[in-house]
Amino acid sequence: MAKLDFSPIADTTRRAEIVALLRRAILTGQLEPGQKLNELRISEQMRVSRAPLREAMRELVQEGILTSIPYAGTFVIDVTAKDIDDAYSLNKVLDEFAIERTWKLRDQRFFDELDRRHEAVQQATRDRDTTRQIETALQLHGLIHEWADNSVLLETWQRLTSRLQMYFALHQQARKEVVPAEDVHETYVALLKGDDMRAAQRHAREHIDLDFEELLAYARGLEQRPSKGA
Amino acid sequence: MAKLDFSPIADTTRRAEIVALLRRAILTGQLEPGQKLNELRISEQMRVSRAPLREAMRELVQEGILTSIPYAGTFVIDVTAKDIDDAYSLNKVLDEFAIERTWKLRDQRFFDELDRRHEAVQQATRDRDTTRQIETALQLHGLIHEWADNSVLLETWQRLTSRLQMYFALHQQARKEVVPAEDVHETYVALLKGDDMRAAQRHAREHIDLDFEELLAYARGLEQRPSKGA
DNA sequence: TCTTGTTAGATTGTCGACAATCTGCTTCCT
DNA sequence: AGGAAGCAGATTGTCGACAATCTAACAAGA
Repeated sequence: MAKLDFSPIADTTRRAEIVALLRRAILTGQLEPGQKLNELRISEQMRVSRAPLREAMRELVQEGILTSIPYAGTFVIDVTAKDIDDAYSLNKVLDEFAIERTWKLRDQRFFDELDRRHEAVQQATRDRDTTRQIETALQLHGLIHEWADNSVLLETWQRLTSRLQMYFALHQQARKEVVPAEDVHETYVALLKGDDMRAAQRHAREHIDLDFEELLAYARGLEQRPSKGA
Repeated sequence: MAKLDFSPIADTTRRAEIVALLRRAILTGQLEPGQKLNELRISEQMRVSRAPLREAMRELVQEGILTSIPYAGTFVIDVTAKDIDDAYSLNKVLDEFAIERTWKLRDQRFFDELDRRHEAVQQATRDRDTTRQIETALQLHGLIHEWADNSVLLETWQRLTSRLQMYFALHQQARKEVVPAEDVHETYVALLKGDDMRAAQRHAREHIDLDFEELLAYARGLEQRPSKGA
């Protein structure tokens, strides 16, 4: 028999598709923070009954990008400067841990994948596709977490990523069109290929701080005015 | 007007109560790892329809203590030695971070709460109530995460805790009755009250390693035999 | 005018029934 | 006997309707 390993077939439940649709809408900023999700309206738009929709919403609530108040509704989480600060400071710790765990596991496949994802970021940058740029940048960043061979770390990082992606999307959306053209990931990739682990950890921390300040300033601005309802 | 701040009233949805019931059943080991949860049977036992039950199960899936396979069923997660190892190694990192963040925020209220939780552990130990002992020990341990003033950290730690509690419960259940009588938390509490942050961090790490080895050995034993279905 | 009670509308929470899918057994064919 | 096809039962996924709750507007009384 041929040695072909098949990937698992897609989840064919409505619920799974709804989750994907809603997540995308939230992470790309199509659904604004604080906005209420009307079950009837959404279920009609998606041509789906409320049962799978509600189940999907429960998942996203646990995922941390929706919040639910009994008998009042389910809302996109509000983005406060403190949330961003919290997420970032924890992210630094996770990065340091991920690099440490990944370091000894690096091999050719790791480097290849690193290059592949790096290229994807550059492609998105050339295309001026800001949404995809955020997505690919986070995927590049996520490689160390995937490679660290720690399922709990990976899970944790993915949860964090959801929010970070949302923050970035909002940020980009606010100051439309301005794409950071120069490649800030060059050094990061180089260090991950090198021999100095501490240097890689230090860079990850500093690099993160860079984007972070901008984002924080934006979020502080947001907090002045109240969030809009549906 | 009197200066009385009311706490928010309890969630009165069936869903919330179901979540609490199921979580408790899983974390105390009443529901075994790998066991299938039959929706119809459980909903009849609880006198509830399947809709809120299913929503509750989705939440617990995202919480990481249940796992779901479309059209096949929802199961209590399997406990592997690697899972425990992963959870513990990440927990160390989070502890170190939490202590660092908490350190400057410690005040009298912190110390009081620390003592209160420490006393709760000792009480459970005196009562030979192993389940409660695990619960209170984790609550004592969790104070630094609550006090660190980082919502994302707290959330992450709570997710981890769910699983740790489950692991411990299984462990305790396996070697029934053997309660570690001597108080291993004494030093921990003392260090958190002291002036040497690095020492506190070091102790947290070492203390964890202690329980951990035992737990790991137990889990390795488990993996020899297949998990039971419903 | 301010507060309190009432009511109508909208929305969320829950229910019971039906459809889709899986599993194990039986049957039939070679 | 071995294996594929098909059937029956059980279980999960989805639907539409009903019940419980909230919100906001309005009316009544102090």
